[in-house]
Amino acid sequence: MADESMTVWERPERGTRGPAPERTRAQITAAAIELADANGLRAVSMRQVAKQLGTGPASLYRYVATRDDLLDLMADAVAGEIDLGAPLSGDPVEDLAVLAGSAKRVHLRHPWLLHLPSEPRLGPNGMDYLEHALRALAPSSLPYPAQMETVGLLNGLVTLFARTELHRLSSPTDPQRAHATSLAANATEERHPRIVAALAKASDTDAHQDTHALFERMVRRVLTGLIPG
Amino acid sequence: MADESMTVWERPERGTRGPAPERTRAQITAAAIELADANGLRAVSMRQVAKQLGTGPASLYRYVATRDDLLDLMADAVAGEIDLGAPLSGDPVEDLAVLAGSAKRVHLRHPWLLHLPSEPRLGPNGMDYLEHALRALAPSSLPYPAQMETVGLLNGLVTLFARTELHRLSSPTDPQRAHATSLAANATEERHPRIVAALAKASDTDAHQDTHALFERMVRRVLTGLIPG
DNA sequence: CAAATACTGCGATCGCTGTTCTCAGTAATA
DNA sequence: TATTACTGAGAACAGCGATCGCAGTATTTG
Repeated sequence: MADESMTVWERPERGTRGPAPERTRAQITAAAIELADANGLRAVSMRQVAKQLGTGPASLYRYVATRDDLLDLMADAVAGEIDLGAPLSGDPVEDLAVLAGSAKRVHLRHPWLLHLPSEPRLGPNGMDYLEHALRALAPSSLPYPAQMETVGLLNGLVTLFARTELHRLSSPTDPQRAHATSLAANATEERHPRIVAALAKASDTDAHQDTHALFERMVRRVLTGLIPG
Repeated sequence: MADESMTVWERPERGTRGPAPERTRAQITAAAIELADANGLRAVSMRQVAKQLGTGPASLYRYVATRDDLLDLMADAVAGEIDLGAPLSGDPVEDLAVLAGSAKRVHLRHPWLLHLPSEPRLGPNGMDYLEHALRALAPSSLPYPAQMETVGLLNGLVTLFARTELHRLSSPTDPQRAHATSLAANATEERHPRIVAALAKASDTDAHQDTHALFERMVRRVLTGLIPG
């Protein structure tokens, strides 16, 4: 009756009555993450995950109500890879910048995070992450709602930069060249002079190479603007 | 031979030889957008689009090589709804803020834009948008790569705020209450004291109500930080 | 101890998806 | 007129998420 729109984590992992399950949610999640890391989110189908575990698709539904549940589990599992161990300095900008760096690293390690069909519901690890971010923000005089919004914007920056860095990684030698040429092909000289110009210049310079440094600078600048001194 | 990784727009809409096509890409795109606006991206299947047009799924492949092509067409079509008509003031921050506002309005009108499986390749309208943004940035002394990155970040802010505004719209009377309660349910009092506190305060105050105003403030602040005076 | 109960594994199957094959029909070209 | 290049669309294929039903098993209850 109340099992609609419940997160995975609110449902018990196993009942108390029958035979012990042969697998755990953690195992299934690990298998799914392995598939996603190797072959993308497309490869995370109930059938392929089941095959990876040596069972049938139907069996997985004993552990997970829907595929989206599995995706939630995956997202929360890798959220656990974000390093929350570093001691807080008391400077919200600095502490959040460090946190964002760690979060971005996780995104680079698991590119499929950017392709999730919907914002994953946050599980235990996600909650720990949020709590940590709020703790870092505590020294500021921001009201609670603004704190939440700040964390949201920080996450947005993380995904934004992770996206561009991954995009840049995928065009190996000359970054953006593939994309640039396809852009240039359709940019009309007279209709889009600035795009053409920007692309021409972009292939000359490499000032835009170190996107991570840009990320660090950007995050600090944005946070500084948002958090009262 | 060269028809792989080509955008839809590089392929001719029709050949020169046979009978005239009974439909146009624009018609198909319009039908798909109608479906997406009404029932979400899920409803945009080749079958349902075909049914909407009174034909079979296979016929659509005369107009479009793949479903992703259709999604590109949809994205570019609504990109055309972004207002580029307002004259530029010469102040990049102001002009880009106005542009971002219009872009966000389009996102609110077509929520499925946020759920596209991958960044859409930009077509004619997307190019016009980019060109317009670059023109607004022209008075600044930013180098070209930084201009591109600024536009990228602006787009990120647009999608970020569109997401939160849409999320807020979906929980009607007491914004965020549904989300908040499900959050609170799993937030452990001793493990996540700040989340609990933030949620408690959040239901009292309504300082966070006008997200659009927050958006405008935020965009201007971020842009001001990025664009040299 | 035995009966009832609540669970697990999973083959079979449903309805749906994107996409391709194939072929009849049509219009422009040679 | 013959050739060529196109269009429409029914049929079909592989893969998808999800459900049903049943055999088997461990725990609880009488």
